[in-house]
Amino acid sequence: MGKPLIKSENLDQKAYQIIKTMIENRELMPGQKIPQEKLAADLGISRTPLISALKFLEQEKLVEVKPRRGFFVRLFSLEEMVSIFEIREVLEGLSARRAAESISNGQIRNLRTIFEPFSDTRDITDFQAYSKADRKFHNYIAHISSQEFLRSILQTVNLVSLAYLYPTKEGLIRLPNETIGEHIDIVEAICAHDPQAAEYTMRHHLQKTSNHLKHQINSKISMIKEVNSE
Amino acid sequence: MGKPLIKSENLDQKAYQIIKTMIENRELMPGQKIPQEKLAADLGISRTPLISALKFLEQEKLVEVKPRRGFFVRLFSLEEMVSIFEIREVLEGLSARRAAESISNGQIRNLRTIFEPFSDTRDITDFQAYSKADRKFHNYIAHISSQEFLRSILQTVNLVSLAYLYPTKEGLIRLPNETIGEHIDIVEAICAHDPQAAEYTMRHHLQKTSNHLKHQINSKISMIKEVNSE
DNA sequence: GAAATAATTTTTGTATACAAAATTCAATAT
DNA sequence: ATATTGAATTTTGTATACAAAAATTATTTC
Repeated sequence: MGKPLIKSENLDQKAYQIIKTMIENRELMPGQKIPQEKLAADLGISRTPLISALKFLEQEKLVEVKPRRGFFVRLFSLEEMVSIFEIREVLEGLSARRAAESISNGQIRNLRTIFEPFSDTRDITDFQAYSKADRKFHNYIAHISSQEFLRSILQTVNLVSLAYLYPTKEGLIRLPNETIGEHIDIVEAICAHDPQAAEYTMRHHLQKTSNHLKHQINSKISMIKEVNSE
Repeated sequence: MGKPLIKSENLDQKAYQIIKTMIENRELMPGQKIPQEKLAADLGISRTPLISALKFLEQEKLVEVKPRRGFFVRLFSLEEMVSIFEIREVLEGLSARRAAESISNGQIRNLRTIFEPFSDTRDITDFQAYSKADRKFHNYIAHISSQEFLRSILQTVNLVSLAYLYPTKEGLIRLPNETIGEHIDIVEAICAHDPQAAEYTMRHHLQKTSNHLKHQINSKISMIKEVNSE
């Protein structure tokens, strides 16, 4: 501890990347307070660029500030998760449309590679690997969607990351066998340079996911009602 | 100059609001460098909270950083303006849908008030007042769209403000007589609690605006080609 | 021993300090 | 006069300092 992990300039941007990864990897747990002095020391920087990095993460909703209390890793409710998927639905729909318009042959090969390990089998057992491929998939489409500005918006509103931050409990995430077909449909629509189909399949995919979450919320509420009426 | 316009705590948030207004009002002009020392002195604060405020505005795309050069008021190209309207199309479409679902009777009255001064006449001459009402309209719909999280995303990606930052040249902005009907349609759909119609009319409205901009770009390009072939 | 209060330590929010880089401006050469 | 070089000035990026607030611990009171 205390070794300077970072060099000298743009320390805030570098700290931002590291902290973001720490949150995504759950080295910093949702709800947890972020110890400024200690984290700065660990990164080998002062509080000034650290706070700057945390401000960035605040706007990306990965972190929240409680005035005079400090920074905390953001914790999402089920309702907020539904919101995230609803917003992803429209933004990534647009993103997929643009991707279909501008994708290059090299990018087509890359895109097809992502779900290749899973396309053969009907039974996907390695959930971790599949989840990782899923994230890579959504981020890659954002990456190839031509418009620089749309890309930067999708980065600022880093919804793909947020979507994976909710504690993964039983039944909340849809199973690979259920989503793999949708993923393949999106890949094929984009690779066929079909903007309309790309947007439609992407929206359909994310709509199903948010509907799934809504259903979970409803069954949760009815469970609470049952308990209360006893 | 030099009077402390701000009190004592959360100076960054307060500076953020002031600077944002300054940019929107063109007291700070697009492309202009932001003089940190001077602006901090004018606001009666130090550079620390000022930089914090500028970082916020950077993520809202109102400001951009050139490393080792400083902060500059963001300047948008026509292409970027098209992107902004395309993203607004999908996000504000969602926003209008949610607004239609949750709008209260009081909010209905407020929403109807915004374009009241213009609904009678067929000839709207006060462009400034109309433009102001337009912004208020879009911001208000974002405000009433139930979901707190969607609201905060729309705030972070402050597209409504960005949409008005492009230097308003001849023919770039559609005329009030052309848009007032679309605005009224959106108002009526939301007030009728019709989510589908609300989303459709909003998307239609913003799509027409981005198409208008695309057309401007194309005629610009053909003009350049003509000049080059001479 | 639990609750209330006081003393101590830690942390936050902001200001200031300072080296390194960028800019400005003057001096010199072409 | 214009271009080039070099010193002086300004500005950036980061560290450090410090008062005020919050959290923690110790102390007293009932």
